[in-house]
Amino acid sequence: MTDYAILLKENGLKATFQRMNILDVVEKNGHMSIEAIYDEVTKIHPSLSLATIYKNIILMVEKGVVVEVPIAGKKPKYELSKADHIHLVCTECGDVEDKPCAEATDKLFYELTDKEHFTLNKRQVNLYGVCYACQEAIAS
Amino acid sequence: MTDYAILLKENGLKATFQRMNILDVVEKNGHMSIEAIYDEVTKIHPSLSLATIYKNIILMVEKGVVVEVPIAGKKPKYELSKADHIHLVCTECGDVEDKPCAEATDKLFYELTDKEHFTLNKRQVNLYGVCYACQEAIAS
DNA sequence: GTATTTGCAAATGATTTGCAGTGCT
DNA sequence: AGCACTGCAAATCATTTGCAAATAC
Repeated sequence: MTDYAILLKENGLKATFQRMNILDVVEKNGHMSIEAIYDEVTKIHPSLSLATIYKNIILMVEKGVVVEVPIAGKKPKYELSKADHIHLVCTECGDVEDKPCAEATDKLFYELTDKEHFTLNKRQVNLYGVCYACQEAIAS
Repeated sequence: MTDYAILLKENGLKATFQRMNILDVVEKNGHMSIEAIYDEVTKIHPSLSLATIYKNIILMVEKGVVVEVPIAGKKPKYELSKADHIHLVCTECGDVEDKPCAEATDKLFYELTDKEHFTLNKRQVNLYGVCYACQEAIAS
């Protein structure tokens, strides 16, 4: 298990029980909405308030510990910061899966932004479609 | 000027004054939030209500006339449907610029989704950074 | 003429805020 | 000890809804 206390302190945040629980469920579940985080976290710590989730997600996004994944037509989800990757978003079940970025894609993006005099900070690639499980379910 | 009446009817929607005005300002301004559309549209048609904008944007997104562009940390913007392209999002001024998709990128995406047994429907590539104008402004 | 759409105002839902008490360091 | 953080409840803001009047076809 990642040491969330260190991760938080490195980013100038106090290592509270609440924050570590939030990070823990987000890491375990991958991509979660605020509501989903709340539902999970309150299983372990029932008195943790929704306001605390909001405050901390906002703070941890600012500090770069957590990343927002905006999704067309839905509420945003959140994930732990990690190496750049692509999101496969299933439009049927709403699930999000990570795929590593192809190296060639990286190169293209850097060339593009260079040509445009645009300083690239962050990229966010979402591919929307139907996942294998949902294709099976539909076919039957 | 595009004939919005035809575009609407082709998609099974009545060509109301309100809808044509919404499409007109969205086309002219590129990428707009609901509020921005409202502000622009009411300059010409002051009694057009915010509820009508919401209802119509939702409807036109469903029908594929308009596309939602979700943006990290902000409200979504909307644009007219057109060929796939990349969004350069300026984190300073919030402006969004379109760039054509590199052909090589297309290929990569199709290969990737093929390999993953994932039926690709739509893609959405946002690159976040600082636009040329804002870089100049910061430097000075 | 009929079904859809509009605009208003009210209802809902999500997010934010203020503050007194609590906990990290 | 001191400042940051939490939880609650209230406040705010965004979005949706219901309905009578207006409009497209």
